[in-house]
Amino acid sequence: MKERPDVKASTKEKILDAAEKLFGMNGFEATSLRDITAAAEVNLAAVNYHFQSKEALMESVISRRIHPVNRRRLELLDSAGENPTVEQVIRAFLAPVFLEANLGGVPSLIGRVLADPGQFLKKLFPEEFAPLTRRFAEAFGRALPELTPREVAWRMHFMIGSMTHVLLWKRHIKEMSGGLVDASDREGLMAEAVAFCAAGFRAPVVVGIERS
Amino acid sequence: MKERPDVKASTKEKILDAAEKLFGMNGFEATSLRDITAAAEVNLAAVNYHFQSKEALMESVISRRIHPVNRRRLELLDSAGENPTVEQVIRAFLAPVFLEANLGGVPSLIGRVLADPGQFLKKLFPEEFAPLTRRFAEAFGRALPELTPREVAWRMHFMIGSMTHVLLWKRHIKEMSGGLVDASDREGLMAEAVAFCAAGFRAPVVVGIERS
DNA sequence: GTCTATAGGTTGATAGAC
DNA sequence: GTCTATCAACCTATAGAC
Repeated sequence: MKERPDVKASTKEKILDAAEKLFGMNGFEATSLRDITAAAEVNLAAVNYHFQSKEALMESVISRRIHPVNRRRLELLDSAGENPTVEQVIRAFLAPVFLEANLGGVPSLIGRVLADPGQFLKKLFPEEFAPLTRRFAEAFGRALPELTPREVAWRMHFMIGSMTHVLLWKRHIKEMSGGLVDASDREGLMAEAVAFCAAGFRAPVVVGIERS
Repeated sequence: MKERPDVKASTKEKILDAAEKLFGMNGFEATSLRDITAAAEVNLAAVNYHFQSKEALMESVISRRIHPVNRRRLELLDSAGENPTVEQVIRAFLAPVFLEANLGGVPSLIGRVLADPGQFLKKLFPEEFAPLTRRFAEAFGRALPELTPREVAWRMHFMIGSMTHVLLWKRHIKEMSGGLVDASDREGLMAEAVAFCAAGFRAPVVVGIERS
């Protein structure tokens, strides 16, 4: 059932895999090193041998996965040509997390990290997300010249929020909606998310305060 | 600086206020009862006298705030008449969290709770959110008859995600966007969120898998 | 109702044998 | 590199004096 690419994974990899799964499921604070080493079937002290601390382990877990995702996003953005449509930009951003298969337990972990503006993102944001955000903001601005940079920024936040929420609730959405919505239907989810966000980005410029 | 409505708050209220602030800032697991009692300037044992446990305290903190918010949402929805527009339904859902002033440290707490499908929501969802969701889904379906219930459910998820993300990142959005975006401009945020979500809800029905 | 004192358990991290 | 054994610090929760 579980994807286990190597028959014999190294201790370090076993720890990373177990930590990824448990951090994603229960969060950082609620997961003890003993939980991790038990799941990885390695010794407790191995964590402090291969990594320095629990925090350093968390950083390793994240950066192992975040970087390929963001690189893939830029790849897809580049492959859409010089003047991509809004849909193409959104697809480039969402596809690596919604469609790509080899992500393991990362989706819920990414969602959890993005949902928790704690210490980790303070470190991770400048080096990993800031350049990505700039690049995509530029692409959105080019596709929708009538939007101000401020509005592009707002709408990117809304798009990221939509994505994050789905990642976090993936396993619960189906029962919550009474079977109506199934997040494991990746293509369906992707199509719905792109439709919603593209229409949102194309919404008329907000000029003042609306009143109901 | 801080809003302190009562000159002399009861010990129980002081605990609730401090817990609300700290749980919202740092999360449940990362906040100890000692942190809370220190901030509230009460004795450690008072927590276990007024509440039974840390978890029961968390539940009290949440239910004290969630219920008025959801009741206000339904009030606003009712006051929009029998056939509200999409914008009016969205406003009814978002205004209590984005616009209303007397929420204290709750926004980040609500965001955190919604972002963490943990034990609390398993208990809170059936009695507090399920009826609300049904009511709003019905209103959206009435305003947009061409959407299937499945699509209404998806788009509500995207809307809730947009809202949650803003709540969680409220304090960080400004510096992250280089001063471009200011979440403390409530009316501006509200207008942008309503515009984005309304357009998203009005997006054409997704019939199949789009291809770039 | 509020305090002190402490029980009873878990945590992250490390020392040192192999 | 991997193990056992353990430390010091922290936690929640409670008992019992006032």
